[in-house]
Amino acid sequence: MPGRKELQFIKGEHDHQRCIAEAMANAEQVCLKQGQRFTALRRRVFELVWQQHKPIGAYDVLNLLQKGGRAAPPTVYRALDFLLELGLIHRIASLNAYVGCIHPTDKHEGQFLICESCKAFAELDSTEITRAVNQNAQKNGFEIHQQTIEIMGLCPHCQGKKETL
Amino acid sequence: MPGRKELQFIKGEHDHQRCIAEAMANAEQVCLKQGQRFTALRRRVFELVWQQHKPIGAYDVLNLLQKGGRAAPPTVYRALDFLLELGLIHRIASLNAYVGCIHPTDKHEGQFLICESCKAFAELDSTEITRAVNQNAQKNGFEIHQQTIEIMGLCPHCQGKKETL
DNA sequence: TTTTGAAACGTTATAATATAACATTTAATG
DNA sequence: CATTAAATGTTATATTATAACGTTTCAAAA
Repeated sequence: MPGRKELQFIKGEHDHQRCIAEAMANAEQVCLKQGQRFTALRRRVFELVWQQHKPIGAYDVLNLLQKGGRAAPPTVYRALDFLLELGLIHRIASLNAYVGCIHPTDKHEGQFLICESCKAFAELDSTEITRAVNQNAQKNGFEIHQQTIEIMGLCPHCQGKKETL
Repeated sequence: MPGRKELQFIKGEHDHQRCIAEAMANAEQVCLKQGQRFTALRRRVFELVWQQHKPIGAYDVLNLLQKGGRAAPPTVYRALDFLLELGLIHRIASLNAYVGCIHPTDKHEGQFLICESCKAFAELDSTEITRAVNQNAQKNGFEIHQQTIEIMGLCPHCQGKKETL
């Protein structure tokens, strides 16, 4: 997503169709590079996850998917697992939900700011946070394999709203 | 837990009974201070969560609880919610599990290193991590309410084991 | 081009985690 | 002791996720 790596909370104004199209094209490249098949189903699930720029639950994806025909949970979970594996989406453990990855060039794990009110999220890739975490792990002789960093609160927009109420 | 605030991965050798007893006494004080009742059930659940020094699932707590008589899920979840509310235990979102809090003096949210092999965990309270997170939130105009920081990997002990295999 | 084998997907059932709703008991307070 | 709010019991069910096995698809080898 060129021009979006810096940030952050997606504004309402952005060109959503183009945004998804770019993500899709990018995903295509990633799959190609990894020798993985970007099937119609995976494509569709990826699209549904990106659709809202919000964390979406597996069963919500399933419901959307079912509008185009029959589908059962394993279908969705398999597609989600595939996309997770390739780093094309992330799982938000504290919400049991999934989000599209904003910089899926190399496999990585996100750091997230998530708005409790509007559910908008920002995917960080903060060297400061990473360094601080690594430092502490090292101090404890701990070998990091995987990290879950999910910060909940209010995005700038919803802070404003709150004051209005 | 005096002498334990610094760290970290609990060694096998430590005096477990005393450790639990201290946690219990501490919890008692916290409840007293908050004007909350530390009932037999809450006490028992707290004890069960502390028992292993490992993240334990709600249904595992339930099973243990049932050895002393009937119990149903809401019983356990209510006790867990109470203990969470008072900051006496933490929930590990990425494991759907619960751990005893090591410094429950003031309400706070933990930062965890969790061993994928032996499930031992260390609860950090790193100013560096906190600062880095706050910094990034501020940069994005984000107001933090709650944070989930769970680092999975291998503890020192299990790294050793791995090399032996 | 056909064969074939692995990957992807479909389908059914069920496991694991969590909560809603309402009845009953307990225990602090007046 | 009576009252009442908090805690707990109980039943049912919602939500999230996976196991197991059968069928289809599709690319590469023959």
